[in-house]
Amino acid sequence: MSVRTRFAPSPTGYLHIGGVRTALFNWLFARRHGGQFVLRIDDTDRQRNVEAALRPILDGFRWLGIDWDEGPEVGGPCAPYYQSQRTGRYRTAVKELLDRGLAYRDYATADETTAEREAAQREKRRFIYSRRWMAETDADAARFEGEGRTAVVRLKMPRERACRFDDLVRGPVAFDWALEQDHVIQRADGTHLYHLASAVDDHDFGISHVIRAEEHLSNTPRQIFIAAGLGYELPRYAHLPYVAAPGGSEKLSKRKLGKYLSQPDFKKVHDHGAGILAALGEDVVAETFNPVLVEFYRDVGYRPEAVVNYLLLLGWSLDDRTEDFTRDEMIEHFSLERVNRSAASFDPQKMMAFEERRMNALPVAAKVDAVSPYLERLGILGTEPNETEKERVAAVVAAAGDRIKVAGDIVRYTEFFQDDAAFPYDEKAFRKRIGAPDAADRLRRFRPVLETVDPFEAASLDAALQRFVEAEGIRIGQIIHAVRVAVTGKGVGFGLFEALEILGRAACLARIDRALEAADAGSGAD
RNA sequence: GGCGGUAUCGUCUAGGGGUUAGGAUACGUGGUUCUCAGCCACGGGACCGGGGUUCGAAUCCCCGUACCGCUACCA
Repeated sequence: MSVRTRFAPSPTGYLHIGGVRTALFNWLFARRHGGQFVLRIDDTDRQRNVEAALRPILDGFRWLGIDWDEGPEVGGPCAPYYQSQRTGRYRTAVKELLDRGLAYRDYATADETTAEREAAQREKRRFIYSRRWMAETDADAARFEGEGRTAVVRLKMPRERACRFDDLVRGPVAFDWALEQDHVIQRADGTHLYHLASAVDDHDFGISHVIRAEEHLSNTPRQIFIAAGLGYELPRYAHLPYVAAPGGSEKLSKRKLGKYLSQPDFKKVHDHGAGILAALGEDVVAETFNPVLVEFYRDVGYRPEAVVNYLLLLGWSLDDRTEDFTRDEMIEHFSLERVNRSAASFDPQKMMAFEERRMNALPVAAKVDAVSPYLERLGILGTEPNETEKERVAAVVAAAGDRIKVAGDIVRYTEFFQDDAAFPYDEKAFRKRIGAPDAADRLRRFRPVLETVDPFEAASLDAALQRFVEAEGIRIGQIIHAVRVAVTGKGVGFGLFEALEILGRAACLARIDRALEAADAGSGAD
């Protein structure tokens, strides 16, 4: 049997990290077995703008490199892949279930159902519908309709024995049929519910392996009931542990951002990203700027392969030490047998560790490509940078080295692209390094060194500064920090000599002059 | 409440009747360096609890406990 897996997102407008993990495992399993991965859109309960709400989800998957063989925008032999467009199929399936006596029309009003449920709760029993308004014959139905009632369709669940199946992750599981509710599969307005739609679609799409989140484990019997009742061959089921909140055990939720932010590790990652957006002068949209969503990582400039690699290890491992996987290695090694049974909590700090390794391993040219869009957003680079500009970017990227952890970190080095008279000074650093006693004077005496040093390159600059330090009888720290602040405006940064070389002689002198003027003015900064 | 699921360092995990319980990440200390980042070295840190089986239990069994899910005309 050919392997076909699926992921069925609801068009919510964003791509949740936990959902991606589930999709990834489906994708990996399909690729591992040379099968197909299908994207199906679960939009049974939403009439709003599906296309717009789907956009971020599809974009997110494309960014991550999780491609689908069938589904929205690519089509496929089982189209349409939108549940909202498949109601005819569901209607037929409901009719079949009705005809086989596996479902019934129920004419209870919402109030009557609620009353039964509440009674059960009071008596601390599991609520099982009494079937009091069940219409098994057309005569019954006509009578109820005569009373002005409308019908939903409910599953007529067995009242004995157990539903057993072998879960590919959890092993054998069993549920008593008698404890299963007569679930509604068709609403009074004729629309259909998830379990019906899901069972029908899984069959129609030829899904061989249903790999989904753990929360569906308890739902499986009712889907098996539907599928078996319709005479479908059952898929294999694999229930993945859910992705838990950082440092916690509850399910990771987009809505609990505030709570997660009270956790230092999580906050650190969030704030790092927020800082990048702030530097870009872009507003942080709380709705999507959330490390629980994939959009966050794309926005800030994470490597998609780092995100995927991290997610792979959230609930799956190959052995006791392998952590870094290429796309091909993931596909080669992935197996459901090695999926964990317990929930894994999401740790953005660990994700960052993967990101750092990926980014550091990137050749400079690739980093330049990653970083350039951010310089464009800053207005520093045009869409078609010239060679000089590209070289400058490459030089900064190379000098920054592993300080650029995500592509957006380039915003911390804008001073290399700004006008000598315009780049900002960090006031505190300025006061400390140039405002200190004698600092400005030393800087003034150092200036001629930069005028004459030749070539104006890191190594010779280093040597020149060493000679200056010896001649002055000072420690290197007594001059180097002042120079750094003068030419970059900052107290921290990468190697000073690289910085000087990138800027070039003229810029360095101009910047030192500007700093000295500011120092004379006593303002500390402009 | 009922049913189902899960339980190893803070976190992700490996392992599993006899191990110094391994790795990663995070954290701490020291070193290197012009700051930062990094790198190097070192360090602290775990088998949910109680019974049972056994020469021996973190591992197997039972009972608890905690957490999660389902128990919707949500998905």
